Amino acid sequence: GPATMDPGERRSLNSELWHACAGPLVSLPPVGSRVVYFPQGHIEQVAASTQKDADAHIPNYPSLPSKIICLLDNVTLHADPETDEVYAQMILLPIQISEKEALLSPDLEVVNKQPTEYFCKTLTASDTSTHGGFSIPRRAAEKVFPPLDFTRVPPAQELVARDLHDQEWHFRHIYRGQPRRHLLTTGWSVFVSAKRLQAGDSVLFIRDDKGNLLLGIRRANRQQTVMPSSVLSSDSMHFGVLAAASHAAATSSRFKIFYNPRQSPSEFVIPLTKYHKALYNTQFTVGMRFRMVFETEESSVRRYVGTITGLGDLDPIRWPKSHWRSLKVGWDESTAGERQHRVSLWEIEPLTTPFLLCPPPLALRSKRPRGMPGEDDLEMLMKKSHMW
Amino acid sequence: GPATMDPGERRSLNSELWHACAGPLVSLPPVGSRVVYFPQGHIEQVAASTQKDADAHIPNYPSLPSKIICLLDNVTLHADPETDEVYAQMILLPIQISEKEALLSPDLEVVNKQPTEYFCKTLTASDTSTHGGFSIPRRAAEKVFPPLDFTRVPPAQELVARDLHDQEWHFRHIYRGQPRRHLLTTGWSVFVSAKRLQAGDSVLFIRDDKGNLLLGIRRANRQQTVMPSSVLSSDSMHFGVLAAASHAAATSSRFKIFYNPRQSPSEFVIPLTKYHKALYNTQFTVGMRFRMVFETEESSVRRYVGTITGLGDLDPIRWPKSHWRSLKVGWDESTAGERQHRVSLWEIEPLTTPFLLCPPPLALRSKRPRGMPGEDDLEMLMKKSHMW
DNA sequence: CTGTGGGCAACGTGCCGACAA
DNA sequence: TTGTCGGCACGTTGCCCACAG
Repeated sequence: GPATMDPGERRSLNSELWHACAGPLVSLPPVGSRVVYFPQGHIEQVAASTQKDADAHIPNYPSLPSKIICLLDNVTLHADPETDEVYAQMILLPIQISEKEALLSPDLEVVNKQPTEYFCKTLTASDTSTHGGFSIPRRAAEKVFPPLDFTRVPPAQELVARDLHDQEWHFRHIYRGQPRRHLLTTGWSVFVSAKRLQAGDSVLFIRDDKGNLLLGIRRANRQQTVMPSSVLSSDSMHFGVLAAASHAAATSSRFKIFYNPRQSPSEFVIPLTKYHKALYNTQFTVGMRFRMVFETEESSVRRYVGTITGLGDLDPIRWPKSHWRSLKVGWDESTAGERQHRVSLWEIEPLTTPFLLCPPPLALRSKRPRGMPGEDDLEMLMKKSHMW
Repeated sequence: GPATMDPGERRSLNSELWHACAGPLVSLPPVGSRVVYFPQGHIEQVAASTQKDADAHIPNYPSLPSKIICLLDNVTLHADPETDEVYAQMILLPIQISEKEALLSPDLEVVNKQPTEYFCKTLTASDTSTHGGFSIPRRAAEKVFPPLDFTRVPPAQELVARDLHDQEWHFRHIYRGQPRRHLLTTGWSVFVSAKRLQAGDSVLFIRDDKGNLLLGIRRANRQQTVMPSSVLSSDSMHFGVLAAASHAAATSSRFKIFYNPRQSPSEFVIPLTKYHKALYNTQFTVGMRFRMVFETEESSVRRYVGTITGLGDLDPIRWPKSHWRSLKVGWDESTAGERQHRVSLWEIEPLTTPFLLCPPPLALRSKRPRGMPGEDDLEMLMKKSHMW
């Protein structure tokens, strides 16, 4: 059952677990680095969180640019105490910086480190029913759980895992059945009902450096944990985003934003280096082919290929000459109906390099299901070429 | 069990039920009337909802006055789908109106009409335990439930009641036990767990004009349904309130606010007539005695007596000469620790009339527990004198 | 008049291996 | 290898009245 919990939840949570819950696509710029903040993207997130249309009748602030270069003063990781939805709190300090300065002293880009000793399983109907326990994939159990004492019959142990709120959960881990399998029995249903998990949601376990077990959840995309927000009207929130950023920019003072990786359609705080690379190292033209990373239903990554069909402002009136979603795109696969029809420069990987015509040697490829090409290796090469 | 539910919940809910859930103190100005909107009060509500301090470092908008006179363009009643917490959405249109105009054509004040055929019971430990059902006070059952057929043994019927979301709940109503009593058995526990009711929360039943049963809940004051709001920072919300009001006032356009009666420390949209009456019909001086209405733990009303100890701005820097909480007060009863130390003019009833020295004749008093004076009658007389 | 608790039956929860995908 | 099911034991839920405040 549940145990202690950090009251107030002020400090940052376990980073490894947070990133595992956030998913493989989410990476946060390092504290102290320069970033670009896009008010449009922020408003998109707020609109997504409140399920309201963003294109209201609200005028833009005359002096507020479509991008604000900031120093990322602080980042803390959090999780909603009700839903365990992960989010990050960022303190941004608007700064004046010349293009030259920025290009001469690029920030380090930090890639998202998914934990190594971890597994993530999408729950089946049997896993979430009251009739039984949780069936652990064999590989997963062997990788992250402490080894069982197989001299005992049946082999079993008690597992203790801590969630994002530092709450303890106890499970009986047993290896039984015909054929044999790993199961979580006692304690599992308490966890399922406490977290209100349903079939389709995912659970993940991590073994950290010290051998402690951590666990987290990733809810299925469908159930958007939307709160109708009877606190502030969506218009007022819209105003709030603009006014807070405008005030901070005008007075060179810090402002605070929340980034909800699993709610937001796109990241709206981008490393300055990444932004500049995308902007200056590539010529974006209509007809250009590109790839873009998405998270699949099964919590892994998948790249989709598309073509740039247009260039231009998403909102020419209020946000002229903004780089936010300035590319109109089409997708190769017809099942791409729900994918964005507008993306931003830094989200895509151009496909203009000769590597496409000359795939890497087989020796460099890792094993892959369904005969897809060795995408990760290809990506590494792409990145290199892109860097330069 | 649950049945149909209004998707989107756009339209206004049943007014009678909403007011019953909101409590006896809550009254809403009529649509079309003139009201005074106090940004400070709005900010207080937002701060209470997010459990953050309101006195941040945020500057006031230079052109934003502490009160904005508006036409109440529309009011719709709502309830949080998760918690059933009631709230009202108001559309306000800032208007220019001279003092003279306002005084010459006063709006009708509408008092809150609590339903007549209704009862409200605070749940006991037995009511909420899984061991049994719900014990209905005899008077209550006889007043609002359809009469039982006492020729049957035991007398029993099925009740169907609709909640704020138009969801149906079915209960078995039976009259049994030794001595006999009214009980809700089958269906009751489903309701308790679905609404997550605890001992101390209240449940209320209404029979409307057409004989339909309605039911609602009032949660105990202690469990503040606070959401940490990972959507917008409290600073941004603060900005949002100010910017939305400021923009609406500057452009004479409508803006939308939410009023959460059970979250907000005080009403911040006041009928213009009520505001003027309080402002012009009374001289507020230090030492003046007054009474003020509060809701008791048992969901009834109670008046407390206090003394004005000071007059002056709550926030002289950002909101100079504001009437919002401009009165510093002390309370007669020592148990008044948690009551506000600052109130606004329109919240109190002055005790300066001769009626205090000359209580109304006993014949006019209604029966009252614990020998308290006949407050309601007194209040009626007070109001009359106040009107004039 | 109504809150709590003992008694008891019905139901749901949860552990097990069997089977099959 | 692992998702679902039938079987079964046991704990909880929920209806009844007795009793007392």
